[in-house]
Amino acid sequence: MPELPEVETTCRGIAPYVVGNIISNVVIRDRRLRWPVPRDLRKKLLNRKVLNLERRAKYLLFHFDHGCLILHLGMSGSLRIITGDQPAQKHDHLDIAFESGSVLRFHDPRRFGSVLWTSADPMQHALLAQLGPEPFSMACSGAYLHGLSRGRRQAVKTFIMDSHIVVGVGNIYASEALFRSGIRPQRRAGRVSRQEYEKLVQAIREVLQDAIAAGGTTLRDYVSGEGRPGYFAFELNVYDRGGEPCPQCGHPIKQLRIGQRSTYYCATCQR
DNA sequence: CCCGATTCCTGTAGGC
DNA sequence: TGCCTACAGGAATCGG
Repeated sequence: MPELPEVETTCRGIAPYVVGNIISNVVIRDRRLRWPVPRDLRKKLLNRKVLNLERRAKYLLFHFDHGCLILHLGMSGSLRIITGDQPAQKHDHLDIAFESGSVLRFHDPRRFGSVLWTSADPMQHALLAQLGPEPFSMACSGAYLHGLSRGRRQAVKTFIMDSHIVVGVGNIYASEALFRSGIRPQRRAGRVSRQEYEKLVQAIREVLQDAIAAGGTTLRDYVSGEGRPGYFAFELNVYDRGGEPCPQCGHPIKQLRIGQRSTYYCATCQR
């Protein structure tokens, strides 16, 4: 399931095959994603050059001189670079072929992903305009999170997973970051101290950075198409380890549900 | 405004 | 062995 590290890894992996290349064909096999793939997408893309590729939150932005392709991997989406003659498999919803002979193939079994087009500034698009800061940016400070959280009664885990607050913290990394910063996930966001938010921001950055580093494994496998999720090689301290001994203190890791999401923490190490 | 619940979807795992 | 249900999750949207 792609979280920010996987999207970042994907962005780096496909950029050399995409940026500066001209699109020679577009094949849409299934429009039924999170939102319908625009009917005129092929017309928009054909014979156009990708000027730049960037990640914003978990979105990939393919910039053209007349607009921008906005792509989200959802939870089961993936992008591969293949050679043009490989037959499409089930759930291969979209191909973007380049004059170089490379084909960018979008695969998404659960169809939570999205492929959209905008002719305007993509940052002003309804899906992107309200997003919070990137976790590695200066704007995402302990003071920022502390300030926004005052008066909020929701769980701190739910708070940091809200993409309007800060982007890129999915369910796995939320539990991991809270463990690393020693904060119980069910604490009310408004009752977490400024100092604790400083630690939490630091922990979010470390977790994501470590995961991006582990995602490098996927990056190397990328073109050959192993498709292994980046966090496979990533050391998870608490996520999906309910009942197992805490790696720090040995007490069993607790599991509960917060906001309909599985949550893991150590009651001894986290307060 | 705030916030929890629901919703979209399919593959997989677990229970019986 | 096979059927059925629960669960996984990003994020918009709904409802209280």
